[in-house]
Amino acid sequence: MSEERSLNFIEEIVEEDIHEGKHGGRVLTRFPPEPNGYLHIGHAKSICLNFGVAQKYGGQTNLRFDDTNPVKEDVEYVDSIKEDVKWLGFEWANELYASDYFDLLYAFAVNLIRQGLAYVDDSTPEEIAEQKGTPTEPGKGNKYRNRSVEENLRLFEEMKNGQFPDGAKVLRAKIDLASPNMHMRDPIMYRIKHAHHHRTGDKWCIYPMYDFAHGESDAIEEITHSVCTLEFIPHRPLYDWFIEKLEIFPSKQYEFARLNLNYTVMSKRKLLQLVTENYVDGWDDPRMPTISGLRRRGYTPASIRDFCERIGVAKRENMIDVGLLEFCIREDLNKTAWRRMAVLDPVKLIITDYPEGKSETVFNENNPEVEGGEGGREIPFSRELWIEREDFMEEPPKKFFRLAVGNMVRLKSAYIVKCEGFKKDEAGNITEIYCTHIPESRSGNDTSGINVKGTIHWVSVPHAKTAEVRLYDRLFQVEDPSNEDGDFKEYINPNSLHILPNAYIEPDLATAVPGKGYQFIRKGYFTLDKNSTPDKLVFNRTVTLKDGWVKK
RNA sequence: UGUCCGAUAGUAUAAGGGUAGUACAAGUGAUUUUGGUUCAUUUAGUCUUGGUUCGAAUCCAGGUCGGACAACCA
Repeated sequence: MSEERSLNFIEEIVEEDIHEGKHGGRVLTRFPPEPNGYLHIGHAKSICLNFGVAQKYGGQTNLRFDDTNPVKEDVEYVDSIKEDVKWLGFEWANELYASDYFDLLYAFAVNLIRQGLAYVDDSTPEEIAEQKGTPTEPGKGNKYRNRSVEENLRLFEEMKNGQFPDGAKVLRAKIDLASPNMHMRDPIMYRIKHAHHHRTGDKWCIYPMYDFAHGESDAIEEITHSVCTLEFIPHRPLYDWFIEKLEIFPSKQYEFARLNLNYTVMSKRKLLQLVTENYVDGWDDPRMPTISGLRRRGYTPASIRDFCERIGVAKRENMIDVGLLEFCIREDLNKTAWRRMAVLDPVKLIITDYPEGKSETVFNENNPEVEGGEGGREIPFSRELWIEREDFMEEPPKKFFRLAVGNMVRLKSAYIVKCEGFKKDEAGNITEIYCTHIPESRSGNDTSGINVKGTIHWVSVPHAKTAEVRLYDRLFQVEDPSNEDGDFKEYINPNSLHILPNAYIEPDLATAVPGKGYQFIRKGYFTLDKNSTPDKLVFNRTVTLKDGWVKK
């Protein structure tokens, strides 16, 4: 148990509480998404924090759906959230819903009314906003604020019984209309919504607001550390106020800075727009920062957990470079992905001194990063090969280690070849490249004594299979689309998806398994798309390889 | 012009009165049948002004800059 990494401030708080014997040393956290959208990488940070802290200190974590606003929520989202949390590798102690507490919450509200700490207000939303004042001016009360306990009790029950239309009345906490904290100026606790709830159906027509549901749910579950993001700091006095007046379990709220990633957006509202307005192919489009999108893109749970570990947890606003996420997936896949050969932008290479009709096989290990290579496979080799168009240059710059007339390169796992010439069509496109090979240079028993600088990948023409390959780039052209002038969608990268309908892949790739990452040698990491079929293979590029060759 | 939160290399994150460290990014060199990997190495930082102290990134005061807060959203 040598722990080199220093504690983040949340862990410090938890550790201190344990040392002080608070709650008998018990640690219970919760991850509380509203089921109104898919989880994204920002949620992953929260998930890793909440589950991670609990795990570290022998505690547990509840998965609680904050489903207090039926008009925005749906079971589709509940299901996807559960899938994503599980996929990330975490197990919750209890699957819970704020809606499970509606009866209790109603009783809590009645309790506050009895104490003279809540009242029914008939004002319109506009009137309430108007009476609330501004951050620099105090608000003022209205006549409803002085209703008797009996009247409030009666009206609140009538609200519950459906005797009023939506918006006719609200229940408000009676706190302080002059508070410098806007959230303490008689916040709304309940509103009327004659809406069908995905769990409680039509039982209720009044629903609690976040502020009157979240802390209370924490208390009901006896959550010891309720961790949320910075924007809830001003809510904390209210969180504490309800708990104090209700005399319920004293859960405490702590806030950390949410994750911001450059070249993307992270708000559910914006992500929903991208989906509904068809800028992307659903919530799990591989360009989306959603967990499901990253999964479809080929990210692994371990790489995302590693990322969340590396970015740290603090209270200052941050903007993380997406390059760090890419580093994490490269590091993971470098150690685990099997190497395969695929030619994305093909041009034909003919070995003129290799017999027509002949073929042989060459061996390539699955993973050179692992002792023993995790086995390997035989790859068919023949006179005609597909190679990458960019691996040949008619007029090469200096330090170009690939093919050019007169140059020699190694064909990965096979022979060294020397370029003798090429053919162009009328339009000036190179159509064929001619080489001779050095028979003694065969990989494994090379007796040629020749050393070449470059090694290129290839696929045998008669043995090649085809696949569609999808290359992805960042979804936005600017680092922080939400902070630019105008609509964020104006900054969408028009070239974020590049489809290669006809790439050539080595035969073994026909057996590719969904969910498994492959390294296409020299090209990057790829994974099978969920819509791939044996008849039409589709690969998504997860990330390119790091490219140390800077062209000028 | 209210209340609250924050400020450490390019980006993040440590150092809790006593040597400013780590990761990513960037540069250089070596290794390499992937211009990948790996290894070595370099560059680069405490917002500001005062105070307390033998000693301050750390404690105190003022300033500056950034952010949050006035949905019947969460």
